[in-house]
Amino acid sequence: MQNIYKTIRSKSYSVSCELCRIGPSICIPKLLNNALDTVVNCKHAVSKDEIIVNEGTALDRFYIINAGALKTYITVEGKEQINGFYLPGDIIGLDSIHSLKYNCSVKALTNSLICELKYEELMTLVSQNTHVRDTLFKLMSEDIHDFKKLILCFSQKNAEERVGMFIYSLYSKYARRGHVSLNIKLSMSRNDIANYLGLTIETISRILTRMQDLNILTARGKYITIKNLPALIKFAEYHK
Amino acid sequence: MQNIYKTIRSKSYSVSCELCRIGPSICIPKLLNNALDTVVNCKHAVSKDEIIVNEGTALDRFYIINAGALKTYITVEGKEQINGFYLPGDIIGLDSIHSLKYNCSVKALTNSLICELKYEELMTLVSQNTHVRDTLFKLMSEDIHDFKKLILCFSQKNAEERVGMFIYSLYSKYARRGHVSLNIKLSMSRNDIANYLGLTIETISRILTRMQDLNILTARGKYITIKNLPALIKFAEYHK
DNA sequence: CGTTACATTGAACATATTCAAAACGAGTGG
DNA sequence: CCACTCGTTTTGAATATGTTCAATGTAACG
Repeated sequence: MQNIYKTIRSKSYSVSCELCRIGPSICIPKLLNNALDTVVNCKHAVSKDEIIVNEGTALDRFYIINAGALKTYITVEGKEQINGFYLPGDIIGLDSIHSLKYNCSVKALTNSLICELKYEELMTLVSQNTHVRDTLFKLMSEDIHDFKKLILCFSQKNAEERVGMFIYSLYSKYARRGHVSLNIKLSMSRNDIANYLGLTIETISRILTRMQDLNILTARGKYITIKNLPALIKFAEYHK
Repeated sequence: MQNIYKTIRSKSYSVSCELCRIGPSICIPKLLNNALDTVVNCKHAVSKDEIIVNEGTALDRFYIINAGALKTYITVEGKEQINGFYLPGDIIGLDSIHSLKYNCSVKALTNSLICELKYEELMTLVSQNTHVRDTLFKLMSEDIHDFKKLILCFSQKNAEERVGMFIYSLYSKYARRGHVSLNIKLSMSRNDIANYLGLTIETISRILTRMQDLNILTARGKYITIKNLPALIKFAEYHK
């Protein structure tokens, strides 16, 4: 077992609490900084391929990614079906409140740091603090909105547009969290991307080479460099 | 202008307040039955093709469908892109809380009855009533969960599976709201279905005839009769 | 009836998958 | 430092799936 912290520091990007999607005003460590045990699980390290949650587990806490990358998936006929990638600042679990059971499994794609947000504590805060309540409604509403947009993407877009959108969405998610860079390191394999996008790895590969031929980006294994951002956006949006 | 109420009664299905997705315990008319003006807009009639909300309008109320059918859509390069159909018991607007602006337009597919749930009043109730608060969280969480499932459908399913799933989801939505019937009247055109599913009307048509050949259902214009429900489910799920 | 809008069918074409083979790259041992 | 291996990625050719365009059918409504 290697030194997890070192690996994370050297290779991964972490989000500051100010740019976290949760925001510092709802962050458990900041709000409950007198209750030591809740702070303990902040920036908790998990290693690559570690399963953090198994589908069906009781939901007693949400997870917020501080550094690294996670994926969520359900298991269909023995095969894992990825339904989301989560990057620094993202929160996992909001879709499971209604059943109080995690409806998908969560696995670390790379060594990562995650914060935990206890469900009961959050609900107590929601009752006490209007701002926390509104923030949570806003977070959930944003999620619904984002997922509806994603439905549109998947229902309407062809393979090229899906791959283009995927790369661009990674870029913009990092950018929104304060990490503006045209160099992206994919934390997931081509297989994971294909699985998530509903395409084959061969198609992903072919489209990436096509994008290189068009001078939109360069793809060298897991390292992607965007050469022409407007062209990437057009590639992802235009077409039909 | 025809008699709207008559048309609705004769052709459409309405949901009782008990089976509404909102539930009677959070229903504005029931909770605020002393404030007359909030009750006024309950079961308000809208006629076919009427635009109830324009994209970008301030969100001051949610809409709950009591009878009929509505669609939501965004406008992309002048063309309407449908992103949801709403049936009795459904609620519209939860994805717009974060911006307090409706992020899509809402139009009636048929003459319909809709209830209105005022945003401010709901938020006041949320502060006063834990049950209302939890119901709202649950509703939103369910929405996120359902949309995530829909993303999986669209990202993974081919044309046959999409159409199968579409028919089946109509059946089960009606069934969950207490209207169990193998006869479904589509309130939307083939064009709307195609637009929503990201397919062409020709493909929809071909798949419907294929399903008839397989004795899964009969499709006579807008009237669909499911002949073999397990086969329909298999048609929508199996394949890949 | 005849018009109009909507739905179905057919044939040619485009897009993505499948299967097979080759190339690459990180890690291991000589 | 080079050769070897395993797993991943890329490339190629054949096939399947869905679209496009054009023609035909059908149902609702004046």
